[in-house]
Amino acid sequence: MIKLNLYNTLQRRISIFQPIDQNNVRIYACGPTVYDFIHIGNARPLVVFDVLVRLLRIIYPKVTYVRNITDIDDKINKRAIEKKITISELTNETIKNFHKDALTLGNLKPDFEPKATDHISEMIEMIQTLISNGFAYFSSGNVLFAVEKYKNYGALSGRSLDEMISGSRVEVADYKENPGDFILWKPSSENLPGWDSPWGRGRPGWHIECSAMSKKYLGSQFDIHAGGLDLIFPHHENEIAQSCCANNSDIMANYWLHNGYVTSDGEKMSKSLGNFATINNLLLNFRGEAIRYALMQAQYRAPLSFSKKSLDEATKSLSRLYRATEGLEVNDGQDTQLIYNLCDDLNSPKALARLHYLADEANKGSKECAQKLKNSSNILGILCNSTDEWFKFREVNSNDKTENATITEKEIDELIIKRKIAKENKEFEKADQIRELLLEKNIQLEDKPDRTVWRRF
RNA sequence: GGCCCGAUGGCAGAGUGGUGAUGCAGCGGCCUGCAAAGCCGUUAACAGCGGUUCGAUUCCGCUUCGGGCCUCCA
Repeated sequence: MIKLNLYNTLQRRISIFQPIDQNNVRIYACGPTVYDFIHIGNARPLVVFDVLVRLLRIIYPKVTYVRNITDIDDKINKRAIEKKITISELTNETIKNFHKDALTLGNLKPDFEPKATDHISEMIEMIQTLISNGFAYFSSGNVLFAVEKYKNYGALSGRSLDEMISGSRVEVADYKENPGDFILWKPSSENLPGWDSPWGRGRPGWHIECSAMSKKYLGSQFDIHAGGLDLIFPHHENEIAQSCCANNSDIMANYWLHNGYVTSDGEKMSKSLGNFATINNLLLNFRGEAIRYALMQAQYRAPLSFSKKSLDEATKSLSRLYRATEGLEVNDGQDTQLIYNLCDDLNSPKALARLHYLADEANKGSKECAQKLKNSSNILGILCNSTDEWFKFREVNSNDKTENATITEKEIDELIIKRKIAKENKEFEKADQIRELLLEKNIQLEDKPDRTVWRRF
């Protein structure tokens, strides 16, 4: 059995991954809150944990991957009012866009994709358990979790309750017994979405959904819980508190994985700063696969500098890999070294370097390395298309670059034949004119020993 | 204010107590009618100052700079 080393936020160190059940590895990743297009920062966990799931599936016979959708949230309510549409119109539209983006980035579908609004009863049940076990209390219409009642509160984020209080920059609501207490259930006015509950018509707090849904689909204890660095506190800390107290358990998940931020000019990319690029927008000019490649260029815990330039480089790198695997279909033989590289805490840069080594060998004539390259790239979710598809198609919506390049394949082929004849007649000026003409339409010609191929770029 | 992380060549980004990461860019050559692609070769880095060591980019300390969390966030 291959050893997978993973950094666990809970222990602040790397350790060998040991599943609870070798025959069913269970992983939960926090998915999007659906009120807007996802941006490149949201896409990072999507891609890196997709790679993790692919890797786990190589090592273990079965992996259950759950990624939720948060479709009840105050940001959603606010946005729906701003856009003068209903909440379900907003969430349905956003989910549709999210699925399209996730697919274009080459992600596998999770085994379960539960929505918060479909699990209100599970949340209410869990909150009731927390109240009856003395971990939660009712105050001014709200149900709150009493952090003091959970002895391990702060273990994940590495902070004590005292530190949190002394460092607090937030006004403390007067209905809280302890400043750190957080909401499990809150009342809804008539114009806001709400469900009947023992505490009146209301809606869940932010964290309870993940506790309820992970329990339903993965059990009260599972292997891996993943998400972005910014979810460590308070989201994951609170999830652990709720789940452990409701399930009378010491652990919620054994391994807590957190990806680093995507940065722009050295700063964290975030919605509040407004310095983000949506995937939807980037796809106007770049391929989804190139975005995916760019997201794997840094190890997942390190910050990742993102720029248009990094996407250009990713595109070039992918072109190189695609050239080296022209005409090959995926089969079984994967590269062991690449798997080892990934098993080193998902060291994707090391894995990509290995791909380029294989491409080198392939270009020097190694059929074996070319085949390994094709097969192994799939672990990273890249090189899944044919070389022809990569060079000839772009999954773009609308794009100046493409519109300018409007030329049919038939026209290109005809021009290639004309150029061939010109070359045979030593009319090189004419031949070069054809090449220039195509270049203006973003078509690059490559003369091979026996034929001429074209690439769109 | 409390806590935490980082600093590698032009850019991105691995790694290591004593040889070349890798990609993109650059330079020289081969190939080509010329290109493109490919191949061969090549330039170039470990923030600063101390310490440990035969030897430190790598370990330790300090300084400077940058970033993050403590509030919605991936």
